[in-house]
Amino acid sequence: MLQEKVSAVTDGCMSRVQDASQPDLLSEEPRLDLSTAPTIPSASEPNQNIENIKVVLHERELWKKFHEAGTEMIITKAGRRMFPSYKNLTGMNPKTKYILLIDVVAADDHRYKFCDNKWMVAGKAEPAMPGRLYVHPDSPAAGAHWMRQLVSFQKLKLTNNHLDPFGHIILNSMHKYQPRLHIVKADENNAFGSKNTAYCTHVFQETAFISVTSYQNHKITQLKIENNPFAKGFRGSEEGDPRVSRLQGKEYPGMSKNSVRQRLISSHSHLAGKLAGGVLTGHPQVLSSYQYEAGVPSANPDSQDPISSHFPPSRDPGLLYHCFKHRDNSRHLDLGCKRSYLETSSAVSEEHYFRSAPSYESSLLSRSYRNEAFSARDACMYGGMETESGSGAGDLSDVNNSSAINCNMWATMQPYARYTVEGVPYQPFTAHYASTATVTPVVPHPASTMAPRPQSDLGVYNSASVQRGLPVIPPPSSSSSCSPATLASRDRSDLPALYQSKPGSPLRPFSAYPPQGPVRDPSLQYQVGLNSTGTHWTDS
DNA sequence: TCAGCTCCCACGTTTGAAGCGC
DNA sequence: AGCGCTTCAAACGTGGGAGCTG
Repeated sequence: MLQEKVSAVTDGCMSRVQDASQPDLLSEEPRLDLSTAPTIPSASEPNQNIENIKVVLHERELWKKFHEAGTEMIITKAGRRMFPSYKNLTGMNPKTKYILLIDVVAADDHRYKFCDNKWMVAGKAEPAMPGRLYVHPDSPAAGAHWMRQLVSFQKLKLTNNHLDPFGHIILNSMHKYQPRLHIVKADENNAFGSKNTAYCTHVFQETAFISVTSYQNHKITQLKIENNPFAKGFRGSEEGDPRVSRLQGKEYPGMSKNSVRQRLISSHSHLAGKLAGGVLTGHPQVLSSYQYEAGVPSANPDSQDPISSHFPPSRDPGLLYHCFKHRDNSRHLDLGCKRSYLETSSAVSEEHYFRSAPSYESSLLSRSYRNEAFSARDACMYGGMETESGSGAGDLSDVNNSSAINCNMWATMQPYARYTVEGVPYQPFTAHYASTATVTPVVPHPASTMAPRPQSDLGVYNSASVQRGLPVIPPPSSSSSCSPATLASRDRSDLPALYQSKPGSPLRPFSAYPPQGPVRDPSLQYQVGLNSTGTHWTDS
């Protein structure tokens, strides 16, 4: 079923797609095996297909809890960590070197606002921030290293500072984002940018979130407080609301906790309105009916994607399998809420907006691959930089010829990867944000787990088969996509694009980069050569 | 007027240096 | 001198609230 549809919207590069039915996703063992579909073997390592890598989302159940409530992530100027952190377990060839990196792409082109206890579309998204990648500080490392313990991305930080110098991932507030994990084979024998470049992209839908500068949904606040060790200070004792303790101890030293609580509830009546149904109790269980707040069921109560209840569908479900540009603004709800940004966004023609939103593409980037001597453990960030010249990111051949990018190079990563299946409204904006060949189909598969480690809380996913072409709607759980070991340069344009050999340069996997200039500390930041001019806009 | 943002605060966790004993 | 353990303080991360801004 899904397979057929997936195939229908992808080009002929996908060798095989596993069917991932929803029951599998919700099975007792929440794991997905996206493997089982060995495709085009790597020329260098014919038996070590990167698409066989299994990726596990650590603390998946916790992620699901947040997802069900509509995950929010705080972004600050100084940068804020994600919580839950993004951890993964991968099954790899022990001897092969891999680079693990994460990027965060816009999930759609909308700006949101929290209104009536739900996330509503509030207008068009602001121009995306420069695309940055968070490269795991251990990268590159052999598969044995990655499999030895949990691979944690907990130091990844999110910021809304457009001029952030620390290499944090820059996001816009009140926008919806989707983190993606990329695994790039970095073996010395596998030249980046060569036709042997192999990579995998894993998308865990439950890690999607809306960036905020302060929490909007009290349920999310409570979940964070209850689960984030750093927020223990806000946990209530047995007596309840942690704020009571604080206020009672300081602001209201002479007031009983009950009195303080009353005062709090009174002063937070606006919250009470939002949080009808006992949200203020702080007990997630009590909030289970949250999505039906005010007696208004979510847009898609039967959706298998819980987040859809909170992230309103931005697309007509009927267009799920359309990969063509769709500019339906009619869904921008006017719910009596302040329609901020709608007017401002209208100042620019939509066409212009779409075409000039290069940041939606994670873009080309170059980075020095650390050789063995380069052992810094700080996260390496890849900064996005819009390039004024050059062809589209999707045309890597042109990139190769660009003198402006004189180093190994990443190609673009498409934003708005689709994360849905039929009936699941959590859809990315449109394939048209992606450049012509930068749409990585995301293909779900039934799962199996990795044997070595306990995975009671892990969802296991394996790399899907090779795909190129139009975005594919994965199941609500997660998805992954892999490049074949062999990629045409054009098709590599949507790689996490780590390294790109210069033409004629046989193998420069970890060439020194930046070619000159100091490495920024603490993070190693690299500019991303980003180009949107090659973006292919098509109208259905 | 108000939604969103920034700054500052108190609190808890993490981390690493220092001290101590064997 | 080396090792392991404990202690402690600084650094870090957290959400909340006040105030500012557009």
